[in-house]
Amino acid sequence: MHGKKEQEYIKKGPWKAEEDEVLLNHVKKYGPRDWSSIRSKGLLQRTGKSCRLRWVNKLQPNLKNGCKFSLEEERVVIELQAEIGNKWAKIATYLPGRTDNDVKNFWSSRQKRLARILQTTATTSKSQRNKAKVRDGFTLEDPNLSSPMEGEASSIMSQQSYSSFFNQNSDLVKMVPLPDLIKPNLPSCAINHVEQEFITPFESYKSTEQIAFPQDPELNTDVTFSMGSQDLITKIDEPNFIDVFSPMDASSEYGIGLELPIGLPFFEPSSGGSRIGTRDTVENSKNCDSFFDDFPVDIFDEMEPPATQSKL
DNA sequence: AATTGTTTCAACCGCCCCGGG
DNA sequence: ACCCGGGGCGGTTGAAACAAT
Repeated sequence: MHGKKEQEYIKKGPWKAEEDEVLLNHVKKYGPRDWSSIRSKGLLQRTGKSCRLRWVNKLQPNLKNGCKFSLEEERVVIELQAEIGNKWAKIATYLPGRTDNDVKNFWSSRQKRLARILQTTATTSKSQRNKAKVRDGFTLEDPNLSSPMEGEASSIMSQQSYSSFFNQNSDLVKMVPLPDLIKPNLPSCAINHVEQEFITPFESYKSTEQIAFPQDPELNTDVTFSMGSQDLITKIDEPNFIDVFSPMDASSEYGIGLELPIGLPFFEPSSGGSRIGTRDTVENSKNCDSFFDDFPVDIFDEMEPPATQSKL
């Protein structure tokens, strides 16, 4: 490749270590800006956009690369997503070391996982709908419920039910006060987690404290997190999740482990503007059963099947 | 061990906004 | 007022890694 063609050539795909080095040198000299000059100077055959993306997502210091989202990070994402939608860059500002891409990827993989499990469970419940009362996507009489996988699926499905509602029926959800989903008698192991410090754009705080984010003009609301509670959806991912919330767990009302994850957002219709929070600040909560009783069971039939990748 | 299915995540694409000319 | 390029952002893709059979 020579002359003009060489100038026009734009390299794509994975970055090589040498390219990273060039990019880092540029940032050292000029700071994280003037991305397009990297190409115009002939330093790299990458677009300015590509250079910026590489820096932001992989090369800038203090990134938590290759590190799974902590429970608290997951909670922040879930609650903020419910509040402000898919504003990944905005949400990422609340998560030190995470980029918008990280948040986006976390969310989409979580959505896919939940959708898949929901579909599986919903299919099962549909076939048995007439046999027994459908509760939370499965039949109470279903002998399979005692199996770990069914218990897991059921728990996750509950989370998905709410997520889907937010995504697909956001207008409806805003009008309907959601029940508080938090079981008051969670096993201590689910509550006492490793204390982790976060640095928000505004302040640092301890995860076990009640966090009051300052008024955000864009959100037009106080964003309050109760970090003392736990987002159990993340527990589901843990190998010992079923052990923690086993069918024999006395705290389990239906013998399937925890019915619903906690930390899901709720909206108080009379609070003057939306506000997210947890059981800590809510009275008169409904349990998950009454919530699902409020909706036709067919609601899950409308769920889109999970995006399956067919690549062969 | 081989195959198939699933998940993760880096990177691209297109759209939009903004500022300079 | 308009155009253009740079940069920011959300959505999407697809290769690689991982898990299940």
